[in-house]
Amino acid sequence: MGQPLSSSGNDGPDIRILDAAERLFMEHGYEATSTRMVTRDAAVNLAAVNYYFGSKEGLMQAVLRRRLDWLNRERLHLLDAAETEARGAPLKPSLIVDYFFGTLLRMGARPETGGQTFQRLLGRTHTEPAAFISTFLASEYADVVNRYKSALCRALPDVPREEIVWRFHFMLGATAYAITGTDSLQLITDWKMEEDVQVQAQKLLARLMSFLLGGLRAPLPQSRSA
Amino acid sequence: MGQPLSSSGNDGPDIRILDAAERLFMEHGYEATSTRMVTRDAAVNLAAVNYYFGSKEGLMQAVLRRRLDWLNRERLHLLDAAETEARGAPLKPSLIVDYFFGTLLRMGARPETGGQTFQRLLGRTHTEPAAFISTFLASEYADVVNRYKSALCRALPDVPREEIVWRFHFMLGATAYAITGTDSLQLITDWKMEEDVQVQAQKLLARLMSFLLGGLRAPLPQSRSA
DNA sequence: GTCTATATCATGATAGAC
DNA sequence: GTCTATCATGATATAGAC
Repeated sequence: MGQPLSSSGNDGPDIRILDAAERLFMEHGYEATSTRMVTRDAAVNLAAVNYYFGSKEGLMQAVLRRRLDWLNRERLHLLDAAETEARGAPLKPSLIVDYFFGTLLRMGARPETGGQTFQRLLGRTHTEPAAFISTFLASEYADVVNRYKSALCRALPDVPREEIVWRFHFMLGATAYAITGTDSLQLITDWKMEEDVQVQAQKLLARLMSFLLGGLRAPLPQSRSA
Repeated sequence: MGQPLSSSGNDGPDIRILDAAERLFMEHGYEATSTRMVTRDAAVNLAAVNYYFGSKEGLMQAVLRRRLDWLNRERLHLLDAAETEARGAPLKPSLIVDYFFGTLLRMGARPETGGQTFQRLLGRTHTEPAAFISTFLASEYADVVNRYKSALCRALPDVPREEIVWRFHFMLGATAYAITGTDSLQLITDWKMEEDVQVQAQKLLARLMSFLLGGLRAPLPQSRSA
């Protein structure tokens, strides 16, 4: 059952609910968003969320799944193709990082994949405390994360696997902050308003890639015990 | 009105409320934590939160302020002392990064400053959607962030200020993920249980510092337009 | 200062008409 | 499939006794 990706004008009630929920969960978080807000914004009846998605939790999972299935399939395709072409030779770290994190950032410039709304939602969702969200994300990411960890280990044979795992974690955090737009510390004050979204996204991608690769390839910390 | 930092055994009701709220906000987030849960865990009456802190929002602000005031004062003291000793010469980037992010990580090993509980709460709080939290954080961080941005600009004169600001943002994200312990993707599966908290914190600090400095000093992205 | 009791409201979910 | 009406619950906050 392929989930539709577009939301082009006049869609069915379920799609309108997904679109409204995506936006509201992004803006207010899962807990602070009520099903009443969702049904009101989607212009459907109050009972529609439970009819189509069973519960508020089911709605949240459907919102995430619609985009994550596509994103992680894309990530796997890119890695598969590159590894096939390399015939067993390790890939360049910059390529691996671009496939995983660049694919996510490029989603933001494409409205048919959720655009910035889903980007920001995802950045926030990784730190949502609700247990069912962690469980759901873990299952959605299990395959792709294992594949990418292995690819990075082959690409950087001098870096211990434990270090790779941590640096992957750090890269994820930096990326989450980069796309969430949650700048509660008002660090980013000099937005250029004249630039369009495409240009901003491209510059952000270049900036983030430099940072991530710098961190990934940094000298190993001198360990006092191990 | 100096806020007490310790919670050593038999404290007043307000301190017990702060301790319980810190733990519950960390575990469930702001929205999913009710004042009933707080008062029950603190073993005080249901009306006590409103009596001592005015509202649930007031409680959240008090929880954050108790630790952030101390943390940011410490950060400013360290930077002041180093800049005074340097007599106008730029500081080493590693020193600046350690003062800002290392001070936070070292809090985790000290129970009297909230220990890991506050660390994780703070990592999550940066992405809380509630507007009053963003506003509060912005005011708490305004001074210290400006001072550290300027110090980094002097330390890295070849890096444009705009780039410094973004990389500061990325470092914050990586650090937030490092301390939140929210590993919804189950990347970090190989926790060494035999090691104590002190050793783990020290290793994490060394790992994070390598990553942050690598990202901070990475080659600049080639910009196509600017 | 501290507590009990309660006011007021919004929530998630469902039953059952059409 | 879609809607109205409503239930049961739990939320924040406060009034007023002690």
